[in-house]
Amino acid sequence: MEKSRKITLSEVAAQARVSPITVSRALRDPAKVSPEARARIDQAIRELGYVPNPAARALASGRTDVVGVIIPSVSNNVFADVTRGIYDALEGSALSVQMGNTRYSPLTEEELIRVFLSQRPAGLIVAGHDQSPAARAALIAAECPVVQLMEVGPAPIDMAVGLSHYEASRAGAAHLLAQGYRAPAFLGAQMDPRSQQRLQAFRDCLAQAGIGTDDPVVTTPEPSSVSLGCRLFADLLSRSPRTDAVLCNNDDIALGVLFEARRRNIRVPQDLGICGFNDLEMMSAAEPSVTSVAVDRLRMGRDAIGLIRDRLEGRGQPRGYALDLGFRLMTRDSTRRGG
Amino acid sequence: MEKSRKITLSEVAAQARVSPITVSRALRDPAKVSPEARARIDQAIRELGYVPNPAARALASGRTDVVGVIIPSVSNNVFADVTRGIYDALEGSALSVQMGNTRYSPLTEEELIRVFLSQRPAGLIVAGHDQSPAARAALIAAECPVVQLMEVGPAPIDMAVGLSHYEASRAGAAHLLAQGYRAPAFLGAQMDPRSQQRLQAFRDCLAQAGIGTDDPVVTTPEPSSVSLGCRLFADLLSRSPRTDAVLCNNDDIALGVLFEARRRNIRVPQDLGICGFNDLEMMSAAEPSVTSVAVDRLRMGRDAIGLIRDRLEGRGQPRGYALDLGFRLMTRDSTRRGG
DNA sequence: TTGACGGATGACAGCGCTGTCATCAGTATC
DNA sequence: GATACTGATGACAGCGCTGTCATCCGTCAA
Repeated sequence: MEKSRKITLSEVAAQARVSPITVSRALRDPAKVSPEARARIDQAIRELGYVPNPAARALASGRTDVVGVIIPSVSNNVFADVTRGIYDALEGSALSVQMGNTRYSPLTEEELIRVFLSQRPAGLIVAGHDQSPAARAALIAAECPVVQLMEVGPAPIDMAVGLSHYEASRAGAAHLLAQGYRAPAFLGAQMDPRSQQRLQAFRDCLAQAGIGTDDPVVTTPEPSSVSLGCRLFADLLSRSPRTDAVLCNNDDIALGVLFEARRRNIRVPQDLGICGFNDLEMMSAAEPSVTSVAVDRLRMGRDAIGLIRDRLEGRGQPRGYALDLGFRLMTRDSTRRGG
Repeated sequence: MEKSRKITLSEVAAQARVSPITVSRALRDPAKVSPEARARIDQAIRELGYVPNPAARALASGRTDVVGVIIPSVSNNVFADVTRGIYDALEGSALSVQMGNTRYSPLTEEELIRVFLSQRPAGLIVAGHDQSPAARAALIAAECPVVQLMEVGPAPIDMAVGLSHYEASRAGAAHLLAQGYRAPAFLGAQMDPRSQQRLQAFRDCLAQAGIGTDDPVVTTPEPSSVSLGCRLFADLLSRSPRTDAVLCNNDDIALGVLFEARRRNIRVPQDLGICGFNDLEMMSAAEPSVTSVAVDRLRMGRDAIGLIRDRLEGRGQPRGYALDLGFRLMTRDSTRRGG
């Protein structure tokens, strides 16, 4: 087995009869190199199979082409879609991504931000607005573009892409009331800050409608799942048997409720209205189809990268820019109770 | 805003009153440094907030602590779980992961393998056994551990973790026949090599059982989704109205079939048996619960990293090692037709 | 014709760390 | 008491690339 030796920039330069620095420029800013030299260099690169060494580049230039992405959990459905958006938008650029998992721990998040920043990333994407003070300070001092993802808040550290979870949830709750449901409950798993806002909106909406508040809310620290939705709904029924609708903190739970209702011969939407959150693809395919608050997760990831790329290319948004992607209430059969 | 200057190894060394090289050793191999020196170094690191520069380390040592993971799609449910397993297993190690997305293109895969290998990764994980000859050659020549993930095949390039998709699918098909279904069909989306094997097992199983082969198979190049499951099932019924069971290439499709059957008042399991593949969490929560071939995706990811770490620590498996994780047929209500 | 200017290219040093070899004290062996 | 060996530490060079400054040539206005 012929051990293929590492090809360096200098070897490409020798073959193309130019100096190494010219090859370097041809790679990073082709406009600065004459077309003839460029052609010879390109050919040499192809012939030798040259691949640049990112470590050397990072060391010499003091920056990397890595975008750090710090999210609570890679496996969560919602983040999976956001991640896909990020990868989509990175396609064809020289940037790559490095994922960090906070596992919902502020300390881990702080440490990750510190480590990522120490590598002088091209940009940083963090989930939410609820960083610890130390983390926040580090992000403010960061020299790279920073995007806070998932929600828009009053004071972005740098830029933000997301939506108002309060408003989105409120729309769901209002819809249930508008459909004539009079005893709606809230079901949620692991309550991150965005979930808290959604719960708050639910409570406010009920209070405003003057609906007696025995606070029909069931949550748990467990991570979300469809089975959990079944269990939470069972819990809810034993506590508040008169419940006639549920606002679910996410679609997994909503689907669990749908299945559990069927098991118990509770008719949806007549006896029970179900509204989910996120609008996963399966909600429209379900029988009955399930109302959900649609959030464009793919676009959220894409736009985050877009903002970073724009900034890197000099034509970016100013500090404090917040991009509100909004939401859409997808009204479906699970809350269609007729007049 | 005080611009926090970059702390280097030398500054830590100065503060700890040792030479830089000793600090370097203390970080990489603490046993080689006296306890006193180590203590001073640790304190200096903490006081200064030193974070090593991975680019400099990579450049100097000629290797990185990055495990390359090359999979067809990050967003696919199955890979999302595998990915989580990978991140889980990486926790607490110095390794990090770099994802590459082939988007099911062999050329992209080849290029990714080339680029990843040129960075001298700590290890490489690739999905499947169907690399192009050039990609295969590159992997054979690789100096790092290589794990082929998802399936076990006859001749691993280096190591492999997965299962026999043929056997797994065959178990599902056999189960349908054993339950007395006599006109089973196969439903699949985007057919990757593993899906092809599953389809082959289905066909072989039917042929062996002497079931007349009007080849009730519906597939499509579209990526999988629940709605797609609905559509494929509708297609199937118009082509082969006598179908009494479906073996689905994955659980999304199975769920779509379940919903579509309900819409059409087809009774499950009496008039239609449904068997999925992967055993996503929701299958057990569905009503009726859905039979599926369970694959331990989390463990697959974890074990892949485990193999790489073992190898890096010198106590690894030899070339050619294949770890068969097997599968479990989860028999549930969707195929429980009674006697 | 002269000087100024811009485009293309190159020389040099150094980014922060580690591999290799050298050094040196302290202990074990004969 | 000389030799070999071990463990802890250090000096030095260099990994492959880029930032900075310098150089060279041709073009253009005066």
